Amino acid sequence: MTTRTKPATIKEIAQLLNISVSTVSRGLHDHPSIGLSTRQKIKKLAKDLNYEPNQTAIFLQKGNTQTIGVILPELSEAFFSTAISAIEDTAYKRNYTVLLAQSHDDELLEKQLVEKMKNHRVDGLLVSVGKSTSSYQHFERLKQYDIPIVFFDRIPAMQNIHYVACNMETGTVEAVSYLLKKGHRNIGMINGPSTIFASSERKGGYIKALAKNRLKFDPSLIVSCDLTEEGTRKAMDELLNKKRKPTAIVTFNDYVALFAIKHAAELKLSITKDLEFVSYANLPMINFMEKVPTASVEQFPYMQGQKAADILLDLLNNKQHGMPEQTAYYKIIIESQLVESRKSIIHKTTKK
Amino acid sequence: MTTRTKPATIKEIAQLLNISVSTVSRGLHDHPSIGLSTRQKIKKLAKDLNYEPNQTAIFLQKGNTQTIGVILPELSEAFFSTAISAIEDTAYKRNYTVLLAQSHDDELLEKQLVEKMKNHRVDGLLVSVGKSTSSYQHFERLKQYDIPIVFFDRIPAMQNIHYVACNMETGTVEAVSYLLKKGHRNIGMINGPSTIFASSERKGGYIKALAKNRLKFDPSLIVSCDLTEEGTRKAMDELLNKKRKPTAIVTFNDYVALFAIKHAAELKLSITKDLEFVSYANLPMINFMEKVPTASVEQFPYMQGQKAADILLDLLNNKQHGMPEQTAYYKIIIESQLVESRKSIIHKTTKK
DNA sequence: TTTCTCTGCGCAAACGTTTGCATAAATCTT
DNA sequence: AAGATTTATGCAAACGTTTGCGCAGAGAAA
Repeated sequence: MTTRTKPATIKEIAQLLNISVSTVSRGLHDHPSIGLSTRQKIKKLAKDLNYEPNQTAIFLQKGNTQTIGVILPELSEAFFSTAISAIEDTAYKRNYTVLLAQSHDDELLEKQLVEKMKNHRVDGLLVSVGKSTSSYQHFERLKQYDIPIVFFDRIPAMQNIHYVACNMETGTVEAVSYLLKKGHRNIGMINGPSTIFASSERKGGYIKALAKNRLKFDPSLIVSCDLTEEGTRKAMDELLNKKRKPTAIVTFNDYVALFAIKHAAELKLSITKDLEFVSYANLPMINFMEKVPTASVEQFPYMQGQKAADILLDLLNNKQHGMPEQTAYYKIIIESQLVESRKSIIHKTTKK
Repeated sequence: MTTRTKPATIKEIAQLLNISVSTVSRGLHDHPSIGLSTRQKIKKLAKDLNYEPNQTAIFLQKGNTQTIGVILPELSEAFFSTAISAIEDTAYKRNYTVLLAQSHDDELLEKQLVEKMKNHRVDGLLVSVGKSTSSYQHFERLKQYDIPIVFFDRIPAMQNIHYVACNMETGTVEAVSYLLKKGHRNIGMINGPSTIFASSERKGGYIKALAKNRLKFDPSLIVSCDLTEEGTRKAMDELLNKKRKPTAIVTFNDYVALFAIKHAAELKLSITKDLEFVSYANLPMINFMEKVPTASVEQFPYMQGQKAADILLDLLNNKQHGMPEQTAYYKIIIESQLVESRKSIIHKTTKK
């Protein structure tokens, strides 16, 4: 175990053994054309020298880096941090490495990151697009270079792409049906800004659930808000002042639910008894709220990350094995699902 | 904009222009020895061909990858996800790229990851060691290869390492002093397992604060728990049954605080009035609790990540510029700090 | 003995860059 | 006009691998 500053190379092994580099390379890979004794010598010396192949050299030679790039808006958002956790896990299992970058919802930055990933010659890309991103040529360009992209959660409005996303409509239908079954007839909804897709999905689910139960849809029971605390409070007041005062409310996400519940509590309304809440999971925050929505629409971030990574790796695998040119596109929709809140949460383990 | 499947190379440019690759390379780098007209020709064609340098080739040639590896236990833990967010941000600013991996607190996996990072020839490594990691040769080995490591938050018991960590003692002193100033004389502490370092730091701070105020230390007011909900409840019962019933409690972290507060509420104790809580921040969960500790010891995960990355990048920079061999070690201690809870939290923005 | 077929290994090109050195032409000295 | 200098370019090695092909020598088949 000598102190050396540079990692051993095949060349060195070859020199020390007085054989050629090609023999060493083949020997290390158990190529049949290398004699047993030489092979053993090679391996022994390699081990002694602590030889590890230089991946960058291999990358250059083979043309692929066994690396996938991941671009997403904010790592500190719970949804994304558990998604990246899943991505990293599945990539690791399949012997790929993850190159990470966050766009901070900045379109320009996102474009630069895509370029950077390209220059790093990632084999493929996993992307959740930024909120403000409005043009998609930077993604189109990658296609020319045969770098597959799989989008997840936040999907751009593009044709012919692979993606995995969560269908919020089913979950919403479930949520509203759940409340209907519990006897609620005036169900309010605090929705997000009408400009974003997620809002219309939720609205659609709401309407569908009513239709399914042959109930009339009262548009006034759906109010929009800007997702801030203040906006939520306003929305709550608006809802509670309707002649048809809702006895249950579906909120756009857990943040909104939190604000709304706070507001209701201040108005001395008993949560669940006077006013029941159902929300969309922005785990893990719901675990920490004292008064929680009775149920939540789960969007399975871990699964989304996992599926997206799996698809990408399959794509790469097929490419490597020279499969016929991909003409079909993966479009995986994970159905969201209503889950009732557990009464008490056991935390397996906490930090430190 | 022709449809090509392979990125353009310097070679191609050279061929098309009937000049040598070296001229092209130099031309692209504005080397003074290349004539203006050729330089312009080169750049024009490069642009037309959408040429982007192949980083992997450059890596091989230059011997450094402009990439730092990050190994940490769990991406989905809030502390780490905001730390990695900081790391990624500062790495990006300094034109480095982040290779990510999580150890899941598994020692074997951690070792493999270190190897993998080495094979990928990362220029440096940022590590927060796993809970169960007990031997550190895998880190030692990297030193032989001149790959600098900076540890953060969870520091191994090794000599001669760079690290940035948070001193929990100061924060604890502040916390206890804060409660003393508010008139509390019986201050309980629900601490973590006595085996871990963080627990003894907290205990030390507790004792110091009392000593500073010339008060006697009653060991029975400190109880350990295993950080689960059940354990916390037990600890609470234990504390509340003391003859010296505490009027304030310092909890090991926010999870424990949550459990304790829940338990106290069930016992019809008024939070803050009957029993005041101070905790250690596992943001962002505290933002979502209805009844919160009145104050929290902040450990600045973003700052820790940032500093750690900055140190590593400085180290790399010095190495590149052939600075005298590093003999001193960065040991950055960020003082934890007590922050009072805000009454109302405004969320700038939420997902989607 | 000759031809054939393995077996085991080396040569050299290739992946895409960068860079020290050599060189040719053009310009400037004196 | 001859050498000295500058300007602009090319050659080739190097980074660490992988891999197609060629080629010895050994044994087997004829």
